[in-house]
Amino acid sequence: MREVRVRFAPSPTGALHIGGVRTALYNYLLARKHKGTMILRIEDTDQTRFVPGAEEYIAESLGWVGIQIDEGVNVGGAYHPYRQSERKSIYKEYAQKLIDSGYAYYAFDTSDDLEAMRTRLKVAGSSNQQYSAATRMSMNNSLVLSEEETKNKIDAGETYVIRLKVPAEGEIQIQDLIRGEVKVDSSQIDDKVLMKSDGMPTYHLANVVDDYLMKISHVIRGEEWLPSAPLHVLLYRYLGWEKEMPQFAHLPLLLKPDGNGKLSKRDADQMGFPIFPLTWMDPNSSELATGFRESGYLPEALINFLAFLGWNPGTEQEIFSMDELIEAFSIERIGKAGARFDIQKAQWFNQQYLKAKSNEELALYLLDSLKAEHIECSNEKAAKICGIMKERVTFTHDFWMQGKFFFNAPTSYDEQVIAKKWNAEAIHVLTGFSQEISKLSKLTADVAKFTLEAVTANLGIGTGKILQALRVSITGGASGPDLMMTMEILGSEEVVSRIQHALKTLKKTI
RNA sequence: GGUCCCAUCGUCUAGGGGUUAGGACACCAGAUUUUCAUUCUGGUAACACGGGUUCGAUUCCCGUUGGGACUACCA
Repeated sequence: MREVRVRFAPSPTGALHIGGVRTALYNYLLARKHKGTMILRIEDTDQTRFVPGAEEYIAESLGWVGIQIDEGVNVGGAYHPYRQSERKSIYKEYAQKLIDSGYAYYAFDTSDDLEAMRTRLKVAGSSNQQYSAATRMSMNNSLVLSEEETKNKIDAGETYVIRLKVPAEGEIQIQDLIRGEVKVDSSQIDDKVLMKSDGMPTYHLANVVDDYLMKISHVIRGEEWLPSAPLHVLLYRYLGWEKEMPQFAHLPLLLKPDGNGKLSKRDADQMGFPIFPLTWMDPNSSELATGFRESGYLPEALINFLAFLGWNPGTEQEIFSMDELIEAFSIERIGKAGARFDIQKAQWFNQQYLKAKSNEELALYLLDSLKAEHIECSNEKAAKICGIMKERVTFTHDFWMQGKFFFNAPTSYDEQVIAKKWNAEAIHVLTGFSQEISKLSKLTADVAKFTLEAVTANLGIGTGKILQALRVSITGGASGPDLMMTMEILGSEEVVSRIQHALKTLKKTI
């Protein structure tokens, strides 16, 4: 196999879609697997859709999920520049080459002309309304104009585009690594615009020129590109690069969780899950979209989840680190059918990764939340809290969301528990328990348990019967992590104060 | 409409001419647990349909149906 050089080539028109992250991931896995090179190229040839900040967002997102770029924008490399807008003159050169060799031509048609052509064909009942071999001779281009006329128009400053002269017929085959042989008749392909009237190339020209110049070995991209792949083959052929043409792999699409169609931001919004790796604020609409990171997902979990959407190792192992993915990855094991986006599976992965982390690592997330709330807390205490909570959380922010009571005494109590469990027995036990605890300077989980059992035994009441009441008095809630450990973390003073407060405010309810 | 792609439990998928069609998520039940969660055990659940080929097709071929992508001077 030739040296593996792959590229992820997003267009900076907004936040990076999660499907794009998966495409980047597969490229990256192949590159690393074969000790190749991962390239980041920015396809910013559409000046009208440029969104400030998008390029930075893409780079930051890839960094967050752990996809390292070897070559490209911000990193540099031998084949720079990696921003297509900075390669304008290069494309022009090759477009000219195509014109000179008769594979492309100038077209002066206005958008009205094109519109008229399409409606004319539609009315005539034609099955495809394209600018192609069938129609090009009735349009306004250098094929029908004399050389002289064409030159005059260009010299006069008339705007024009350069179109590819696609043959009237002939089968074009592409060999796709995922789908095998795909054949299309060139009569189905239109005379695609190669150079736009603003002097910028279209995707088709730019990607072929760049992939060739950057010595790309594999083009791994979404299935939406499959229909235009034959066109790209044609370009390689006409440019004389067919031998160096990269291998293609068109990835199955990421589908909506329910129903049908490509996964979109709308679906994500409706169903309440993120679709962008990082939170993104659209500079035009000021609309805010929360990212996976900000929603409490771990990058390792997201990557693991994404890797399995359309690919699998063929074994029964589910949890894969990036290194393990690299080891196990192969294009042959990528599926063909589109994959529904199942956020529940993503949550499960997140839970698995969260549980596997050390308390100290987890504490960082809790400390982050606390900082935002202006609450002071030592690393040790935070780690301890995370330690007893990690079996029950799904997201990084759950430590705070579900553990607020460690920092704020309850201001209200779970009504169901009060109704069922807050009775004379409970009050007796809690009163006695808090008296005993108040004598202690240091409260540990063991001591708390021992003390509680002593008090209940003394009163002849089963410990289990009042435990819920004790929990609600301390946390306000009906469920939570181990109560004894919770009391240890809170400390005797706080425990006593909370029980007293509950006793005082809840007494009247019975 | 045209071109192209796709089709195994609800979801992600393994498998492949002869299998009790396997796993994971989700769901349900039981066990453990001071609560909830975790964990453990068990369970429900799939080869879209119709033709071929074959001794035998879920698997190979064709068609149908269904779904998807593309159909811009966007990528």
